[in-house]
Amino acid sequence: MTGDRVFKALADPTRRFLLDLLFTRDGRTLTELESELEMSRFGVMKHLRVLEEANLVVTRRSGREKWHFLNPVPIREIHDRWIDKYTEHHTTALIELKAELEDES
Amino acid sequence: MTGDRVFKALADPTRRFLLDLLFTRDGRTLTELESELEMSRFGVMKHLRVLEEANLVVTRRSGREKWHFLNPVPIREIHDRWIDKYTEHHTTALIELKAELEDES
DNA sequence: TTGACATGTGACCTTTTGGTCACCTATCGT
DNA sequence: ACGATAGGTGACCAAAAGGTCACATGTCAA
Repeated sequence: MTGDRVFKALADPTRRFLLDLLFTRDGRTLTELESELEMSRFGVMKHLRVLEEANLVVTRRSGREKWHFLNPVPIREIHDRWIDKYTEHHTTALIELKAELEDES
Repeated sequence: MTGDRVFKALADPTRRFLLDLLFTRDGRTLTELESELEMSRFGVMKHLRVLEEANLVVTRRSGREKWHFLNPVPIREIHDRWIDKYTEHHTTALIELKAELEDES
């Protein structure tokens, strides 16, 4: 269920950028997403397909257009796999500490 | 800083299994981790190196042994990249949307 | 109904990645 | 000091992934 595919999908920077685009504004067509990238339409389509098979993106067809939406559920499942709820607070504290240190430098 | 490497590191099932091992019991040497896998020592070492460069695993040397520890911070950062804490409840709405779309087709 | 538009498929090539091996260095116990 | 143990490097090969193209289907709008 939560298999390989999610992690493979996240492994590519172009696909992560596509997720970023949908995160800032959700619900976009292929051609619109393509216009934000240097890549050919076919490359973008291939990436979107990988994201969809990983269930990181869900789609809806409307006429000749296909709309893409970000689905954050698999991301949440990754989090839950290696972050114990008892130590979660500690992890958050570590991130905040890191942010502080980076601000100082 | 939190670049490519974390996602590339997570893309391989063997490396995820190594993280799982460290999640159940943290702090292990290469030889101990190797004994849990079918792979040769060199393969495991290569994977551990990738995890270490991704900062998902931190290490400490003690004599001729090298101890490996799980670092959950990068995982937490992945979560925070695409899951907005203020709109986290929208996740449920998306799941419902997906169900609707599947009913339509 | 005709042409422009939005998306889809399969073949193809190049680059990256996973895995093993021969060989090497350093440390422990006796 | 010595063998045994723990870890490390570079080369090498097979498999997988990224990207583009020729070609194809379905949909809108005048």
